[in-house]
Amino acid sequence: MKKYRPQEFESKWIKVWEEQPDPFQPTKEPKYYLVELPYTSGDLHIGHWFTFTIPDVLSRFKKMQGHDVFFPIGYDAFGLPAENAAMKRGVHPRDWTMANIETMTKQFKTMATMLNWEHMIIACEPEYYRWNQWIFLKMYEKGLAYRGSALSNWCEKDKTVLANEGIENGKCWRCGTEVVQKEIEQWFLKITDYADQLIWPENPEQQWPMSVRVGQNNWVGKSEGVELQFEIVDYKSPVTVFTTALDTIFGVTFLVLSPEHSIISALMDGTLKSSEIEKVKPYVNQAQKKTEEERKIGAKDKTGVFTSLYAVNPLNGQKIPVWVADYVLSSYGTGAVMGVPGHDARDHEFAQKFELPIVQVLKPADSIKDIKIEADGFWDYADIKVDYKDTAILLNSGEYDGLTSSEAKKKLEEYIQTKKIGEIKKQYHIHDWSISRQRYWGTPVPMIHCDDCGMHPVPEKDLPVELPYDVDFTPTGKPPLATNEEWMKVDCPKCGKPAMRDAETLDTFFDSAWYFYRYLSPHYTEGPFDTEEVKKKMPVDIYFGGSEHTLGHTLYARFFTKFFHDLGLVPFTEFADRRMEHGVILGPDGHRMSKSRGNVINPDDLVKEYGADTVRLYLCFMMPYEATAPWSTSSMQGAYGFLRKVWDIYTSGTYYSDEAQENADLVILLNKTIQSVTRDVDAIKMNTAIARMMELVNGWNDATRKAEKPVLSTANAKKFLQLLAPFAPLMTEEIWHQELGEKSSIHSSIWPVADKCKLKEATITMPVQVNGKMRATITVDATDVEEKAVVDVALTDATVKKYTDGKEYKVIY
RNA sequence: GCCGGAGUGGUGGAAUGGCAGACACGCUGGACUUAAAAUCCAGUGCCGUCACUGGCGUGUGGGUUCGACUCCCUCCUCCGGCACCA
Repeated sequence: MKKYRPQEFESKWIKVWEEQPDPFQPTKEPKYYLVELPYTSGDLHIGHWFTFTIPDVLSRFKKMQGHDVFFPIGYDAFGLPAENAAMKRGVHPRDWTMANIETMTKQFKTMATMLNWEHMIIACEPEYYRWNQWIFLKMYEKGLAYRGSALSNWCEKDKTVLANEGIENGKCWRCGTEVVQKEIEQWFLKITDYADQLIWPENPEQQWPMSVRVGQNNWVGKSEGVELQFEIVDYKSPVTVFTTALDTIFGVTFLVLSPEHSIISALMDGTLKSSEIEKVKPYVNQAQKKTEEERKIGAKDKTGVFTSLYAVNPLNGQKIPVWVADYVLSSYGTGAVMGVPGHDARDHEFAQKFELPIVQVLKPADSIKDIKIEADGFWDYADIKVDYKDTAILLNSGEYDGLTSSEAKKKLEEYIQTKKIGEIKKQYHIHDWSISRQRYWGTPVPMIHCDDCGMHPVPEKDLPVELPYDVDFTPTGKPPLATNEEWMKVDCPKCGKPAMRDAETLDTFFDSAWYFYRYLSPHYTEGPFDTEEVKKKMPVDIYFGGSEHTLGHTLYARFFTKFFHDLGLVPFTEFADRRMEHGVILGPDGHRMSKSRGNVINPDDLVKEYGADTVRLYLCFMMPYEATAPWSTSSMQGAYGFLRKVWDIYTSGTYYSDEAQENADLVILLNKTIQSVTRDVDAIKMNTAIARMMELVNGWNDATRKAEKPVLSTANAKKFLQLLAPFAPLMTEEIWHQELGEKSSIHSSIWPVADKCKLKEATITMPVQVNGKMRATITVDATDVEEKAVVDVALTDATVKKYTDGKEYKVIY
């Protein structure tokens, strides 16, 4: 008997598989399994192993079942971290990224996956990003890519927009300059055009987790309401307000504008006079320094100042004061809110703090007897507690008496439309996707700016616009690409005069929004992807990945697919039939792994010591794919022990033979194991599948020891090895060849099917409950399971008798 | 605050209306060994018992049911996400 030494054969098989073409002939439908495009961060960590091993097991399993499995791999290679790392170490971002790809590829190959390297894509190669540019131009053509402006985190010294992560205590993470909010011109994608389509229906055909669907729907954040004009006293332009609760219009006691509102700008630059300008100015200046994050944190404590302006309620002509406050966001709705403190908690807080009148439209008559009421309403917004004694006034008009809230809303909507003081509007929380970055390491925006005739797209024949290698990508106050003056110069495609390239690059989420199409035909030159291949293999059967991409990546990917659908490139509107979000492997101390904590588990060391099969098996066994739990090397040794036991079984020569007198119970257990492993792997419950196999090995061990001779036929012994093959592909391959004398790969063999005749045991053990409490177990013949017979047996059981004798009982079988 | 998810032994977890704790880790005892490691065997939710029978037990309190970890309601805790969304 040989000792289990994975180091002696693991690398051999990895090499053999790499060199040999796949002899397997698929007979069933194609399957496309996908894991999110890994980022080229440096090293492969245990999390990568976890996220890729489980899909690999599924892939191997489906392949053995005869499917044509496509399980590709590639790299998300553009992005800020490469630039930052490069700056820190003085390496070029491209060289840094390529070195990482090389390292990671080497590490990936030690995992013994069936990943398809032939279809690999690397997002920073012109062959790939040329099609980013192509898609961008298509979107530009359709009006979906446009130049606009939005408030952004801005560093005045570096002259650059900062991501939220790039702000530390309100200051630029690089130079410490205070970050301000500034309107910045940038490229946008009009994802809002697809807002309605991105909302998941109640019962979609796709199996995406409820949490993801709800999260995305909330993010799209559709709400229906009206936009309403409030005239400003002694000023020409009115203020437009969005509300979903038009029926509370009679409860409006003030108007609040965001600090960025155009009326406030007019006050600031003196176009509009205000007697309160000395208070307004510092407030607005200070509000501009706050990030959205800070506004959120300070949200509970309302701030604001009176502008000295008054507005007119379009429904009842009441004059109300206009305030400015940073709890009103310019990024949602119209940046102006009608204050209804009687029915909105935030307005209520604001009114209380600044002693503004609070009015409720609703009057449950008996609760406010001391107030003179002109009409009984039916509005029900009872969650606001109002101190009526001090503040309640009644503005209701008799016209809306007796109506419910929604009836009143409808009537009011008709009224404002005929009077042309407002219109029905849908509002979305989601805003257009800002895709330009003043950065180097990304896809160049394929546009040309001509001083004479304006902005033009780069003609398709001139794609790709290649990213130049030589630029100064350290922050100098202008975009890195602009530092390469030669590269910037280009002839205007319209007038032919000297013009300039666009110096910005695309957000890396653009790259990853469509990569799964490119996998199918990574070198295709006629378009971004081969539509025939798409028809064959898409949509993706299961898309594995992390929950951090719920509101970013997967939403963008869905948007791109819907856009491709509209272009007629793909015949469906959702790219993935099923989504599975993995959990996290924590450090042994129960905290997230991080270099600073020193709790990082290195997979390379584990592979060296225990072999890839052990690491794979444990990753499958330690928890369900969706769970989060700490790593435990000692628990992993249990997986190693299991594999060693299996190894011993197959190499000792005493556990199975061609002429074995088979143990009938063991054969039944084997067939049950085949059944449950098949079911569990299919349902991606790898942990329980392995538990079932462990039970079989224990049973096999016991039976062999008792009989002191082989108890299973070689044919059956092969079946068990096949069940284990997707989990421990290397050891099973070694045994398959060396011990069982097979010539072709175990991974090309046909997945075993349970023998239905060998699933039933001769006797069945049944629990007996009396009054729902377990009292005994009885054993009955498997052929005699009629109710009467079983109950008779149960009633003769001594323990059961004790509880039933002399008592009335009902029999439930 | 809102939304989503989860609370089961010392630990990871299993059971989705019918024997709670499968399978592992850890721990305890034993075998082997000069010894240790490795390996093997036995035990391992709590209480009680020589032992069997028994009682209790799935975050809390209640409900539905012959029967609840599982379904319904209340509350608590933890994790993840977020948008003061007008």
